[in-house]
Amino acid sequence: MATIRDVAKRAGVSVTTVSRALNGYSDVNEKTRERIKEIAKELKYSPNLLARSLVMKKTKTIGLLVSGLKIEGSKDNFTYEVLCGVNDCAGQLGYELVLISTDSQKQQEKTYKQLVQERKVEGIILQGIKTDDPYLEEVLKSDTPCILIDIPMESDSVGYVTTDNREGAKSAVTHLLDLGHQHIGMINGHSQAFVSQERLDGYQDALQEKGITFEESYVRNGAFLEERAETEATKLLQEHPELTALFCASDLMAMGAIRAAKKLGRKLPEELSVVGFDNIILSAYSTPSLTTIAQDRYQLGFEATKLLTGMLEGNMDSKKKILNTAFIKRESTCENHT
Amino acid sequence: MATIRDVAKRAGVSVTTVSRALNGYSDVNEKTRERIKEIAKELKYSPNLLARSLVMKKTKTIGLLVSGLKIEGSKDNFTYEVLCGVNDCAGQLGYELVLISTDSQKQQEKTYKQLVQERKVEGIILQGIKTDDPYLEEVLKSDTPCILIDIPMESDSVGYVTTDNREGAKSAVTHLLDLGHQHIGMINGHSQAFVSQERLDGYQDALQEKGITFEESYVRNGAFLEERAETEATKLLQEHPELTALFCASDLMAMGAIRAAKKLGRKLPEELSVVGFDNIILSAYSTPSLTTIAQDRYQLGFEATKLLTGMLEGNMDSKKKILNTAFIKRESTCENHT
DNA sequence: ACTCGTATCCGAAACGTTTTGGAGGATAAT
DNA sequence: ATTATCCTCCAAAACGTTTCGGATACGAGT
Repeated sequence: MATIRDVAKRAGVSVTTVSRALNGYSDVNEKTRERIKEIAKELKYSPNLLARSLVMKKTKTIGLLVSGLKIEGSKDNFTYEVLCGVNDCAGQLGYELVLISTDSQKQQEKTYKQLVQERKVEGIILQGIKTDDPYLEEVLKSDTPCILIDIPMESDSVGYVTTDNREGAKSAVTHLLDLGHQHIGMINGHSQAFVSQERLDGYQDALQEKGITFEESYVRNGAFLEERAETEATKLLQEHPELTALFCASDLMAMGAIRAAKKLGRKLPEELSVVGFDNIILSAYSTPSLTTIAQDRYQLGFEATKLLTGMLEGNMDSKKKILNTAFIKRESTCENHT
Repeated sequence: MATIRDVAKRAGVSVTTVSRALNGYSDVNEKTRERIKEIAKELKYSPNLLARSLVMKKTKTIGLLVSGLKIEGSKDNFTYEVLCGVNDCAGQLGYELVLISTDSQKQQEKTYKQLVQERKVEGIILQGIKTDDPYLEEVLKSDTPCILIDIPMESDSVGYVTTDNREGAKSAVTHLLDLGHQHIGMINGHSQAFVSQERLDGYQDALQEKGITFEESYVRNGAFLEERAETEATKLLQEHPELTALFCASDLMAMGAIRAAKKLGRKLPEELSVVGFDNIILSAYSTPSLTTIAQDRYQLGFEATKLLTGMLEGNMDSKKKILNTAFIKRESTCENHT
């Protein structure tokens, strides 16, 4: 591995000149710059990024910290698609990406601050972290730039990117109302996610707009889990036979709800309309296919990275970004026939 | 950020002593070691890994190089699950993980060697690379340790981990034969993947064992793509009405094949049995659910990392690992009724 | 008294860069 | 002739570690 010294020696100049030549400084003769470039290529020289980072105190590296990078994530692919977006954007902008995953286990051992400092990331993107996570307040105090995904919190050094969950949920429920459904249940996610509250708000917005009173007992906590949603939906449908439609805060929970309905002998969608949220792959393949609110997870990651690098490079036009949802009509919803 | 010098000054010793104390060398008095540790904690000292790596020439970092980290990967989740396995194993062993993604675009600009050297990874895992990829021969020549996923090639510094595709395919086809199917078509993957050849071999093994002659025209190239598989399956089924079963080299292609069959008016599984390969999430949710050969992608990543770190630390008991498949019976196959 | 071993510590070099603050010479301006 | 201004270049310091080769002191063995 050729070092800068080798190039300098071969070119008969100092290391300073090589450094400045290769980095495009103007105080080096074009003639010698060309010669140095030539020799560098010849020697297959490529600068040692460790040494560079050490002296420059810049690593050109961002971290993606994900809480719970588990195999179960395969079902909704949230993390994977965010990762793709982050990776693409980081690649385009010349940043390296290191993946950091934590769980409550590891959080005992290392504080957020230590993690960030050790890994030598300039900035970090947080994905999958819950609102009661101890890291969260550390993040807000810390002064290393950070972008939160789906957690609308800000400070001097932290911003966020999220989807317009409220509007999305509202359009889902409005769709059901437009189909003539009067009694609409909701399977929500757990309360350790901001999006749960937002989607509940959207649900209520839609009801209110049509002058329908909100029924507390119509909404249950499915914890974003398929099985949990199934049992909750079963109970909900049994306790409230008047329900003709369900809005689920995630497609995965919608899957669970649909299974519950099927087991209860309901015909879908004629006897129960279901709309989900997320537009995961599964929702297009299941039977019936799922009407849902699409959110662009790839874009979420991409924008997060754009925001983060923006902060790192000082162009802080904005520290937050809210993406729109898209309504997707499929087979799981139809007019109310009761 | 406290440096080792700060600790040394505070403790009234040299940096050497601090370094050796913290790193557990024996030539430092236990009393002073304790004192130093105390002070280090007090100052929240944590060593600068850049500096350490620079002098030690060890980064404790491995790279996961994936070719085509694209959103389409959501459908089979192969990369995501491998990633989970790699991440978990790397985390357990104290290695950092950097994600590197390439495409033919980027490969023009940087050679494999440059990539590895610049990113300062000690070893690398390759996922999703095709057999005609120019990087492949570079890998084999290079002397940085590397583990290939699903490419059975070896050299001094490279090993691989894969699944027993041949045996898996054989058991899939044997299952169909046992159900009384005599004419079994195959939708294979493209030839730029080793697994395609292996799965074809397994298909032939099964036929041979039952004394059925192999019919060249029964196997088509679906290129691991759902749509492509659909068109190929359509043609295949039309040209060979005698076929009562299909073996597909991936679940995704099986989805395409099933759609093709449905469009041709075939009842599934009564009029066509289909078995896939992979056991992706979708296969359990589709209608009919898919009989398939499961391969453990998480384990693939985990074992790859174990092998790689083994090589890095000199315990080279083995440089390759072959995982077993598991047969999973679902709804898409049944007895031949013709 | 001399040597030897052992326990404990330290100075300085090394890793490969970037950057600071000039030096030297040539040319232009006064 | 002197000064100022460019244009090129460079030596040395700095980044924060680890490690090599001693150095010092003390007690034991002879």
